[in-house]
Amino acid sequence: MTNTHDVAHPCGKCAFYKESVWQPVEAGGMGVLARGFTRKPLIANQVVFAQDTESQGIFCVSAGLVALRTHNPNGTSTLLRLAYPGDVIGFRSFLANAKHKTEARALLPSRVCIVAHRDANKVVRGNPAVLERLAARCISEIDTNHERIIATATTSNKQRLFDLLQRLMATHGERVNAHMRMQLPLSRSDLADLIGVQPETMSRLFTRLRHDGAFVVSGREVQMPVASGDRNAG
Amino acid sequence: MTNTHDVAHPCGKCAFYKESVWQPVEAGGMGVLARGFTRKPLIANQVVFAQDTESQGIFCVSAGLVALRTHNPNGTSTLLRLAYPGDVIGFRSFLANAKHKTEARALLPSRVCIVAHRDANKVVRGNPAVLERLAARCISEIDTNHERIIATATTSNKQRLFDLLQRLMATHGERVNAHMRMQLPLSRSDLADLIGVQPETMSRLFTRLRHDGAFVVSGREVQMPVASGDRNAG
DNA sequence: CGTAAATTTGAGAGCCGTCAAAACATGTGG
DNA sequence: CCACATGTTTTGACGGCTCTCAAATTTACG
Repeated sequence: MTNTHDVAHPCGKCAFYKESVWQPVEAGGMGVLARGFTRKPLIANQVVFAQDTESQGIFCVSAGLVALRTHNPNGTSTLLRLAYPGDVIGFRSFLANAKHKTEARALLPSRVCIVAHRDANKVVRGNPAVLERLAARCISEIDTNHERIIATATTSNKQRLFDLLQRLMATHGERVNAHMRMQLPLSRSDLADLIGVQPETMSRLFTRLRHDGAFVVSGREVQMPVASGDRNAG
Repeated sequence: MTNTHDVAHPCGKCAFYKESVWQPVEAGGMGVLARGFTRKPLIANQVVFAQDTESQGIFCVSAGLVALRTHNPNGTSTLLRLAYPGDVIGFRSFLANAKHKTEARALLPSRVCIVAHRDANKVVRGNPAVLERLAARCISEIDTNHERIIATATTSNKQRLFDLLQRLMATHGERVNAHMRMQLPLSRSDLADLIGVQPETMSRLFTRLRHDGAFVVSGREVQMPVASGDRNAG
């Protein structure tokens, strides 16, 4: 039998503990939380959950990078979100008690922490503060989606790719002299699915950005001048 | 002093009572809920809440049609959502305790029910079931946004306009012989903001749809054959 | 080294943005 | 009822971008 009164918080040593949706769980629910908790390492390309499968619980990315993608009926796919450490995924299906509408797949070697569905349910029902934090994640997802809808409607594909590469560089890049350099975590095809164009167009967008002098690109290696953050892709 | 034990539920007679986010409120919280409750009629074009203003509470559309729009820095605007009776709006700013990122404006003569911020807060904190229902609305908003992002990425503007007109017809149209007929609740300009194109392009999209025989259009009056629901705009 | 997969390049057609002007609708005052 | 002013919608012209299909090239990896 598990001793509930001296179980350590399973997220206690995580760098994102303070912001964790599970942080508000106290002694009473800790046993259940600890029982449902799993840590799972992922190799690049490994699927975390597949589209149209039942929710296994709530996932939290603790290392690496996970892509959320929907496979469309017509064979195409759309990248809806990149999930970084600290991000919670799979909460939509969990809260709606429905099947996943997206597939989650690691783009880099990663790790996720999982709280199994049954236990997550118990913890959430016993602890409104957890539900509040989940709601906050929903709101943040809504904000991100709105930004994307607005960006798609108001800025050019080239500009949006420029902005995306900037953000990726801020996360994945390292400074080398007067340049930032990164290894792109996404294929051209995934970038196309993220911007919403065909792969051929993505290739041409790269050509144009390179021609503008915004980037030096070779395969997945990308360099940009440090100061170019405020430049406009036209 | 208000008598809390015999106050009727303010949404009790609403057609959407069962699905109301306030439905779970019981005797204990009813006094607070009733105190914060207001019903407000709106004339066409009236603003419910303005962008960048503080949350006044949680709004529920009880009649008419309300558009949620963001005014972009560059002077353009984007229509993010059409809210119909039963829909809850303003919950993003409420839950995030932040300013509205969108403007809500009635497109038709409408009515909203408002639970003032302070009282809504008390009710939500005292009643996790309400928070659960709010979370469900968040999820539904996320689903809608995902659908829109996917549609934008995978289907043509013409097809999306076709689909939109179909949906509007289902809601606002009435059958006349073998046709459906409606009065469009949106200007060409608003339609453009919803599909994400320029007004000139919207006009040309109408020309093309009319030319295809999908619709008969004259100003805001639109007719379509009853059976055309399953047709494809090519 | 060779095969499969990913990426780039080419050509052509169609769609959209922009600017400008015309047509149409709406409301006001005479 | 007309004349007029204002705001909305449509049309025209043109350049630029994206899609599609096809082929060439490069990269990844056994």
